[in-house]
Amino acid sequence: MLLKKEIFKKDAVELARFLLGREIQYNNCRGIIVETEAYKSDPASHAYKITPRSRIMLDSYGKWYIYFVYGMFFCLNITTNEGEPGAVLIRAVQPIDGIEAMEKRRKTTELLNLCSGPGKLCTAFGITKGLNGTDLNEKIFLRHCNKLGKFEIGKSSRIGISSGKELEWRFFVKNSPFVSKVK
DNA sequence: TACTGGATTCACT
DNA sequence: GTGAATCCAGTAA
Repeated sequence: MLLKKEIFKKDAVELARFLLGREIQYNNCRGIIVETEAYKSDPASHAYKITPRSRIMLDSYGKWYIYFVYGMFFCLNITTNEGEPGAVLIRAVQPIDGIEAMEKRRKTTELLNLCSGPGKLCTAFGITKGLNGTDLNEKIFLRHCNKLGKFEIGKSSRIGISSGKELEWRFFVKNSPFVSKVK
């Protein structure tokens, strides 16, 4: 069952937890989300200072926000809103379908290394900036899924914190070998 | 118009 | 553990 756009009219941190274990699909590739990171209006976030690029977070919820970093990688976020602009970064995915295509794009056959990072999963799925601003379930789909069964949620401090506070806004599926290797 | 640095990854030591 | 690869949004002038 597809996730409804209305669900994203909520707090980014709550949604980051909620998205774990859901299925993501683009073209013929599918995977289960195993790691997410919440971004709200704090100094480390694009939502802190709204610019033409990040305006989508202010104006919408349930839209894909995709941007380019370090000259070579894309990051996939979904916008959230409960009065305050925010987004959830999809950091890692467990591949289930379209693995051959992912291997080709990622130039590796190591299953654990296909989607275990924000840049990696965009490369594996073939997601680029062209999809920025598209609606949920327009091209990239999110579904309810129970393939993981019951799982424990781990949390840790967000990477790239600049507010000084240790915000525990990074969530992952405990014991999953598919999460990113970043500390 | 010109500079700066990043929500990363990979190859190398 | 360190540094290179590489583009473009944001900022300052």
